[in-house]
Amino acid sequence: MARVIGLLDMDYFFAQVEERENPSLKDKPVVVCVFSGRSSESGSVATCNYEARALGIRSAMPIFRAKQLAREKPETVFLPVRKPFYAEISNRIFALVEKAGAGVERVGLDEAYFDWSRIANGNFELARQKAVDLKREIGEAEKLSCSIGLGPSKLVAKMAAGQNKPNGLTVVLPSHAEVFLADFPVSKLQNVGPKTAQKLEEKGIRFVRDLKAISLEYLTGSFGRARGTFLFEACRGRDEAPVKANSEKKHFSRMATLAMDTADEKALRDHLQPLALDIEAWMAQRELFCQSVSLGVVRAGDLSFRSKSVLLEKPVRDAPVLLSAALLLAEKFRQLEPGVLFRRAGISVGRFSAKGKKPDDAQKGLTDFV
DNA sequence: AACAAGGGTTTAG
DNA sequence: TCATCTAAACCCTTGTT
Repeated sequence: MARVIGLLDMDYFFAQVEERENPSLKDKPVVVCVFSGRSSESGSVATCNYEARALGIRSAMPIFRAKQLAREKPETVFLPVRKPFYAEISNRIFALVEKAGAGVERVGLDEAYFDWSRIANGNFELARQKAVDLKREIGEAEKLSCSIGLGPSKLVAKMAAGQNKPNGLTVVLPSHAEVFLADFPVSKLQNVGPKTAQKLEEKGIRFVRDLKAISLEYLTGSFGRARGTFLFEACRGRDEAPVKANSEKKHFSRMATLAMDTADEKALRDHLQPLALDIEAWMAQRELFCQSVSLGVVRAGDLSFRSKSVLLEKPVRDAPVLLSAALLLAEKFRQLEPGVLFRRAGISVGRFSAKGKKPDDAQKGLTDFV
């Protein structure tokens, strides 16, 4: 029996929430921004409503660029992102999705896959009706619209959801999956980002259908085993990836933009301290300890990301220990690349466990590994 | 051969 | 001159058992 998989995508989520909270924003361009704090306009666009998109504004665009594009529309509103607030709303919405069936896999705050194979029993008409009901339920409970794609796999559901936005509902039957996918440019296929797309296009592969001419060996050789296999199967309309419940977080990180480019130890300490405290608080709330600590940096100039990590001898939680580890890793960066300046820096922790060592041993354990 | 660690790459929202 | 933040999966290399 064919699976019945859905993908629910909240329409322009952050900006739609802001419109709901402040109806005077309706029919103005609304741009939700991540301000880095370095200057009044430094940062990037998280998301924006359709009025803003009509001006050419897009996610991940520098804020100054979005402001250029909005020059002719002085009513354009730029708002700071409110992640924790959106997260609460997201939790309520996807609780409704869970109530409507089994197996929900959340992807970020605004999307989730769900598996209705059992309740729909292969009946896509039944699934469509359930999707209509779900959309109405979310609309009534939260005054927010979403788009849903239904298909025989996660890939098809995802691509279907993108076909009709906003407030769309698109069903792709199993018998049409392969044909449906064939016409997409490879660059629009899920799992194909800029790097993969460029390599494929250099080989003259522009559409998903063109992929069928490429051997599995070539694809895995060029893109690795996992992605290569995915591409080989996807262009034939096959995707068996299961909708799987979200696992516990494996990493937790905090990164922020420095007030100015630097590699100075003291400046880094001041910058990383609040991040370390944040991470400590997060672990304390969950009664977790971490054993791996990484320092992530973005180099000034080319904005390339670098990281160094260390495995501590015992699980720890205290911010001073995290900070010391991060500063030791920063010293390694300086030795490896003298004169390097950082634009952003942050700490990531992982390898969680429920028990740590005694607090008074913490500092000693850190020096053990050096 | 199997596994672990470290670090970079790619994608995604 | 400008260019966020978080997280997962994966890949490659190196080293150990």
